[in-house]
Amino acid sequence: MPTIKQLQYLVAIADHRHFRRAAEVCNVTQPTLSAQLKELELRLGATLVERSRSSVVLTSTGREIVARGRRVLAEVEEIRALARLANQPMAGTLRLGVVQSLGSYLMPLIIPDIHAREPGLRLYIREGLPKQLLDQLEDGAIDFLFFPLPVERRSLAALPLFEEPLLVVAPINHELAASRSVSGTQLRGENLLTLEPGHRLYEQVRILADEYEARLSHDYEGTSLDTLRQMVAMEIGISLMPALYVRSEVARETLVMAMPFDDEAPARTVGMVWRKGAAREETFRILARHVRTILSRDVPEVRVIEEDKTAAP
Amino acid sequence: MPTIKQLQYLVAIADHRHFRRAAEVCNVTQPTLSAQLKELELRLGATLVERSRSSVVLTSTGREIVARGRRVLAEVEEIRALARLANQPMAGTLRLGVVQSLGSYLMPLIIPDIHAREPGLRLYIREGLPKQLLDQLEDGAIDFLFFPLPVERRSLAALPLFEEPLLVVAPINHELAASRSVSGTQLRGENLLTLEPGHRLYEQVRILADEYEARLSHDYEGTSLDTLRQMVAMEIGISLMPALYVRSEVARETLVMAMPFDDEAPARTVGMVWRKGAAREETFRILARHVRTILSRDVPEVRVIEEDKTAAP
DNA sequence: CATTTTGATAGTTTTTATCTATCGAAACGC
DNA sequence: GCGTTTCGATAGATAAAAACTATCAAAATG
Repeated sequence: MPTIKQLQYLVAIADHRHFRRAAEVCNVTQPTLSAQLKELELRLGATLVERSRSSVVLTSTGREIVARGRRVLAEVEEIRALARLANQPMAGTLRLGVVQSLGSYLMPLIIPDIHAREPGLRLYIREGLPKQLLDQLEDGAIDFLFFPLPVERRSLAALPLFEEPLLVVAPINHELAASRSVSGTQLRGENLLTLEPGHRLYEQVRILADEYEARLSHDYEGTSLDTLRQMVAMEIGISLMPALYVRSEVARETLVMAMPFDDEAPARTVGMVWRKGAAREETFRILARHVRTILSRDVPEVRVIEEDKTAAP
Repeated sequence: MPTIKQLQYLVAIADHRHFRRAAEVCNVTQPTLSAQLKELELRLGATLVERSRSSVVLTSTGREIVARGRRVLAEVEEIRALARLANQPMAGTLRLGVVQSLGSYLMPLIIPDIHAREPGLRLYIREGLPKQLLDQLEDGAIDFLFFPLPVERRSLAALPLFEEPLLVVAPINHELAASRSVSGTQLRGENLLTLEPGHRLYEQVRILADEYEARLSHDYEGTSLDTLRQMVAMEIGISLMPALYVRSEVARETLVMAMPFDDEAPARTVGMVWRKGAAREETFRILARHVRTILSRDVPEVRVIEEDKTAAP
């Protein structure tokens, strides 16, 4: 198997047609270069150079190998350049995963600004179901997540970013729709629609229904937030929906109205999740700062969590 | 600077996600692989792999370097494959030079047959002036020549292939045109046209003009054999032309006639020329045998020289 | 003909790559 | 919860490779 240095020596010999000058360019002595060329010819089992006193000439095999040797050296140089670039924390490509109930509403708010601040960083975004995303993060198919917290996997670290309140969504002619905000007690006896089991949101709404003595509907379970909204519009019941979804899809809807809770609104926490020991942890922390800054400035619907706090050790 | 082995180890780690299995595949011990990966990361100044007990994961930089590493390994494998192929004497590409007064007439006679016999060999043919070709041969721009002999360059070796007689070419109504062959004495007093000085043919015809007491024309010197032929057709004089040219260009000409000399016709020797010490000498000798065989069978106009004899030591 | 220059060889030294032995830490099975 | 197994890392020793200096024979040069 040839070595990269041997290919370097061969290319230098081809360029200079002179052993001593080639050796000089490669920063070795002439006997070293001569011996390494001989070793290369031995390893390849082919004569690459015709030696003479008038001037060194490549064989036809030598010429073809020199051409490929140049490509090898160029690619090795690309590897080195890439490594130099990647040392900058905000360079390269990262794979980001987000849950379906979040991605479409959060990404448009933050991606343009992140790209403006870090043009050298490329984010490849992948949506998926919660368990699927966690599995992919753990086995390295994804680099980090925007994900509802907490996360019960010991190999993962989590950094809370913001709290996304739930809003009360009712039909336009519902008595609650006339209120600027809603207290929990006003939900008593209401028919509460929510997503089918398996979603974090379902769990949360179930708890709230118990707390406020509302009736959790089992006759009509939505498969997505959009189908929930359509059922509310048809006056089948009311629902609780995340603030970013409301801002994106409900605010301009004419058949339903979204009202915030009074103080102490129920909310879900969204954070960044990565593998403990991840090499790009610094990158993730810088990204987290950017996300907080952007949301604080542009998105009053969520409550940004400022403190830098990672779950687990 | 990374080494090829280090890139191999990295690629194996990427494929197997396990240091011990990667080491096994690379035929080294696990500590060796671990240390070499560490050394690679040191040389590149970048972390390529996240180590953990659950499973090994590449960093984003690591992934990109693995992709380029695969290309490097693929190209090195191509180099090895090329070397294996080139060990066969009749493989690869050679650059052949021929003088203008020979190439167009000799190549069509021998190339198809050579290609049939040696499909793995490619000949890149270049025409040029004699001195130019010899210079290019000496400094490696050309690999070998078909060339008139002898050649006075000590760094070159020559192998005679055939003798190409000169024929008398006269206008169709010239008295010599009625003869089946011509003796030298019949040329006495004739106006002999030939190429301008600088050509081997000029020298040869000048000597013959002296010998036969013909008049070497200085008023009309041709720049090519074609222009000579046209002047003969216009009855300006007669000329002496090489047999292969005659076969190719004169035999079907209606205004001129070509007659061979009686026994002991003047001729020029054509041979193969290469650099002394050339790596492909075996290839050249095999080619020479092919050329002799083809000409013996198909081209009675030339006298093939059978003995294997190289000029100089 | 003397001197210089070229690529090759021999012996030595330095550096690198590999080994074995063993480590600390985490995962696994009972 | 504890003993065992497995993982990647480290230390020291050894082998191999790469580099050096000194010098060679042969050819080119002046």
